[in-house]
Amino acid sequence: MSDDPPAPDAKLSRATAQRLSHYLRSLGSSARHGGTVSSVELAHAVGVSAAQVRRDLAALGHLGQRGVGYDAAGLANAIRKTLGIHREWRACLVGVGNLARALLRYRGFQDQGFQIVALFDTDPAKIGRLVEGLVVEPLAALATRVPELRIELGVLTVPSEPAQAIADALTAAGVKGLLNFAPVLLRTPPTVRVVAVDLAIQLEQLAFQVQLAGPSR
Amino acid sequence: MSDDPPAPDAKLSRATAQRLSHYLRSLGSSARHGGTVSSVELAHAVGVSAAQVRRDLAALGHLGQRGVGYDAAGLANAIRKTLGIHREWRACLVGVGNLARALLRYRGFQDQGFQIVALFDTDPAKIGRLVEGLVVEPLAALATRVPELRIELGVLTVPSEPAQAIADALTAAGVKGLLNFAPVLLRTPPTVRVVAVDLAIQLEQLAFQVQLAGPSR
DNA sequence: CGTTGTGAACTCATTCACAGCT
DNA sequence: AGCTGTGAATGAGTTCACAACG
Repeated sequence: MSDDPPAPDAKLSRATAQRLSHYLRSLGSSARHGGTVSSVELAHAVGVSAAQVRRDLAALGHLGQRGVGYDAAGLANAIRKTLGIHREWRACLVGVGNLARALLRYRGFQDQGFQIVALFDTDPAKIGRLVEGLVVEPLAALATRVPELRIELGVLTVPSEPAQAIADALTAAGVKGLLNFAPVLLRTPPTVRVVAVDLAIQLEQLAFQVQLAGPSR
Repeated sequence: MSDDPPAPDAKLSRATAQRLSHYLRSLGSSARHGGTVSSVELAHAVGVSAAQVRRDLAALGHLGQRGVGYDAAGLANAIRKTLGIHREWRACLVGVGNLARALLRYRGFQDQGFQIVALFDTDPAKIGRLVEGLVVEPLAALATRVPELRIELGVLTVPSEPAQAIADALTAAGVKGLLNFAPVLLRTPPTVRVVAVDLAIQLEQLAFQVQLAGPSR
């Protein structure tokens, strides 16, 4: 059910896009002996089959050279372009707790072109404070600051209860996407995309898998 | 590729298991008017189709009553049991940074039966410190403490570089599952399951989706 | 040679639609 | 009447296997 009639020519499934991110990561880290990678190498690095890699990469156009492999730099660029991270994305963070602080310190964001340019919180004790070089602003400032700073993405590191209301405020202020850490399903208009990260659910999945694997083998 | 010959009778796919987690969450929060839920209600709460809900729940046995719906309490129990979270899971946390602190405060863990019973770090400045009621221990203590405290799960909130070595140490110490926040693919024996949460990748996926949705609609 | 790109087969997942129970 | 459970249909995603190419 939900929404997505997967956009005009969106040839990439959700899963494929995720794998592209992984390929990209792996290209960056083992940044290349001869400037070229094979599908087998990438497959091994990311933990999928080589056929899968070739199928995924073929979807981006013909970047491989038969008998040789893929040019690492060219491939990285192509992936970044299709994922839409060849440019900068400006984001704000709502809810300045430990998780927010962890995200601010996390270099993975900066590296991939994500700039966190504003912090918001309701707690009067936090407003005005400097956190990782940014001043914490009141939630009410959202409406004017989001357009002012040309913020496109919002990261919600808030409790469940206020999450929907904050999502609504961000939507009204004009953000186009939300990264939600609160364990609730956010309702947004289809123009505002949501990606959810539910930490408790990940732990539950781990328990599930351990339970399965444990008894048997 | 990878491993899983999906365990003897594992009728649940990864995706189904995830949805079960969501149903469970939704059962808890909107904790019930008449003690009964319909597939339509659950579907709406979680954001999937009603048929999907029925298919998922039918896999757990016949807990629904035709013409009536599912008994909320019974359903929650059944889900907890199949997910393996009807009991307590003891976990340790390696790498005591902001993310670790955020996880420790996160009530979602305690609530679902996950007990974090030990903290480890390499930083001498942190060792011995008290964080959220737990003493930070040196990494070397892992080998003895994990069996001693009957720890089954390890949560890795460490940088990429030491992640694999720490995973190895946890494996050697006897943990059965790892929740990995470092953006690297961990190699473990098939007896040690891994669930990975890569925050940068989630942001990338958001950018991708926004990029798709933006131009068109 | 080695390695990509891809039709075809196949497996897994979701939706449809309705019979069957309460 | 209402709502579940499920066979059958459809769709998505993945692997196979090999032709095409440097």
